[in-house]
Amino acid sequence: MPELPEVESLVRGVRKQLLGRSFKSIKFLRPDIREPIPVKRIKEILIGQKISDVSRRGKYMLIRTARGFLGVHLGMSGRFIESSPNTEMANHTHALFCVNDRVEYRFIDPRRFGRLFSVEKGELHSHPFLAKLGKEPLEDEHVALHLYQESRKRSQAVKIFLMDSTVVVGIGNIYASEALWRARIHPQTKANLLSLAHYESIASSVTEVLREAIAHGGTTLKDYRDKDGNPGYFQTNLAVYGKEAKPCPSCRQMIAKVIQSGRSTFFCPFCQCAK
DNA sequence: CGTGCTGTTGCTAG
DNA sequence: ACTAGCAACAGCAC
Repeated sequence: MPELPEVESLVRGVRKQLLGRSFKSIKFLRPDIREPIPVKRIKEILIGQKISDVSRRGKYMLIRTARGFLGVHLGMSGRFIESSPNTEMANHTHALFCVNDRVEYRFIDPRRFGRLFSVEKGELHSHPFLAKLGKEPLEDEHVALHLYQESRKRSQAVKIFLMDSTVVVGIGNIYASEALWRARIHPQTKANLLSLAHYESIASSVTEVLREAIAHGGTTLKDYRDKDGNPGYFQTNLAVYGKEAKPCPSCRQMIAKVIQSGRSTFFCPFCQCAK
């Protein structure tokens, strides 16, 4: 379920642990996950090289050395876990990043929707996976205006629009529903019918829910874990996601579920009636 | 034991 | 040009 708050929580933990250290060896247990892994280049970039930064762009984690970056995407079920080398190997462990004889990081991803890739120095804005990413909701300025402008030509539902990573990054199925509930906007409203004021409300709801989720270590429905293998705790604070037929925390009416582009959307038909 | 869901992303067909 | 649908995969609830 990794959306922005989950990746941010992971990145913070990994950064704390790995900054200034380096990988002694790397082992790939299969040559591909979602696509072939650039094994040779990743080793060249990382092995013996001091880690100078661990950061996040959208839902991608980036581990930097003087030679370039390792890119990590968790897909739907990925984990990047700090382990002891003698811990039993979990099923679907695809790569081992060894720090020393006591500590290694394991990339585990049953569904193999994740990715491991290399990014060259200076390629941060041109790498195929990173080039088309939209604004960072927690860091960039004028997100509301950007959403408003981008929405002018789009008649798709606002929930789908919010999940479009070429517009704004980090918002997946859970936080899209949650943010629209907070903004009291119906998820099926066409994006181009909303005003700048609506997008100001949406942008602040997005910021708010993402920040709160990060403060709780993210949301764990099933698979997400931080680097220590611990789940997040924000799921107990979800207002609408997964709450079909449960009472709306605001008005006590029943939460509804609809399918948009094949994915479940949850909302309160009474609070979010503007459509 | 099928069938239909599940957190993502990018390609394709319309 | 935009958008809905699907594929990639494993696991689990029903």
